[in-house]
Amino acid sequence: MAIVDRKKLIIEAAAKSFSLYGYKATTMDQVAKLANVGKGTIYTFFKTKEELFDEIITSLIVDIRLEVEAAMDDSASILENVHTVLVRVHEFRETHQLTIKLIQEERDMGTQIVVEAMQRVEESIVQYMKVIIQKAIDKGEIKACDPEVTAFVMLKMYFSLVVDWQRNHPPLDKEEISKLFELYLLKGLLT
Amino acid sequence: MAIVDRKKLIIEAAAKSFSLYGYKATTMDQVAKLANVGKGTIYTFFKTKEELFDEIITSLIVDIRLEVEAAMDDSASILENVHTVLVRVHEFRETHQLTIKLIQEERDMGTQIVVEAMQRVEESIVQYMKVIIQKAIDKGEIKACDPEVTAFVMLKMYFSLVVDWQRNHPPLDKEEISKLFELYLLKGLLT
DNA sequence: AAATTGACTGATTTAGTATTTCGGTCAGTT
DNA sequence: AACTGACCGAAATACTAAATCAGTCAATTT
Repeated sequence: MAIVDRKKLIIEAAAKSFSLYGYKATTMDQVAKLANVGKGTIYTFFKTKEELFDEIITSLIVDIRLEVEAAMDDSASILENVHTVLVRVHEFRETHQLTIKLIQEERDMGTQIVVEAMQRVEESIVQYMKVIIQKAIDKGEIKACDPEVTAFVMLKMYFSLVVDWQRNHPPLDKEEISKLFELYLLKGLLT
Repeated sequence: MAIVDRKKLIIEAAAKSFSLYGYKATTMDQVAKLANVGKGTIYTFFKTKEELFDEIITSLIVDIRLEVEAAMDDSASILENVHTVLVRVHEFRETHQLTIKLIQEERDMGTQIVVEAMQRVEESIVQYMKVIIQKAIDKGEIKACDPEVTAFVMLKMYFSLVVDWQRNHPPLDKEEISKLFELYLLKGLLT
């Protein structure tokens, strides 16, 4: 189209600004300037700053999902697929500027809107894993269980091992984490 | 003894004040007044406010341990004992004024000293569970595994289920949590 | 007339600073 | 020798003036 797609410009500017400065430190004037757009124009597309932010988070969720889907292998085992999802999600979190900044803002300032956004991201990952787990149940690969609780527990366990454990202990490498996952969740501890 | 045990008075006053007001809002003047003691006297027993606090936390750890030990049953299975420990710890956290207050202060204000104290409490629980798990391994009840990582994972999983899960879902009752524990950690998901 | 703009507004944040509080000390008291 | 509480400087807090910001809307552009 001949005329510029202002909405797209705004979204790109907002994504950039949220990535660089986080939610709080991003101003609507800043976004307008970055987008080469009058501030009022933003408000023709988004009712509030929070709504604009939610749009960015929604596309972040899509990005994570695409990233994860690309690595999925339908012929692989449940262990492999679940582990792949978790590794990819973790890598994404550690490499993408926006997530890095938001995790930081959540930790250091506890910005409510950011806390909620990160919960939404987490919830979306759980929902995605839920589907994988349901498939594994249907295929008879794993026992019948609540797929949502299971996905939730897997995510929490993974992040416990890669994030919390490393606060007081030498980090576990990918191989070890995969082994632990297999032992605890799949094979079980019982002899 | 004829003379009052001032150290004991101070410790009791401090425990009371930390329970009522948390770490930050407790002042040394306050503790001195509660203990009916000159402020200087506190400093003959404790070098700093933090050292006094650490003493209280140390005895909190002992209290939790006693509480938990009372419920242990050497003839019971690993599942029963581990679950008992976790339930007791959780109940303790929810009913004792000091832990309630400190969890609140950690969450709402992020007081560094309180964060560190709670980590010490958690670490002590892990160490205690580690012993139980080592026994279970020795008895051949469960597979060989790193007892510390295992204890850590169990604690994290339990609190994920009873604390984090309930933020967005209807709470799981004790029975369900016990079942989930058994399924995920002991029996394993594999068919 | 539809789309866009940026000056404007009032509520909120921040910066600056005066005041109070608090952890820790130590000279004096018991 | 044990204990005390007035005292100190650093740190937190309360206060307030100034700046900032989300959101609006009358004026301008297309």
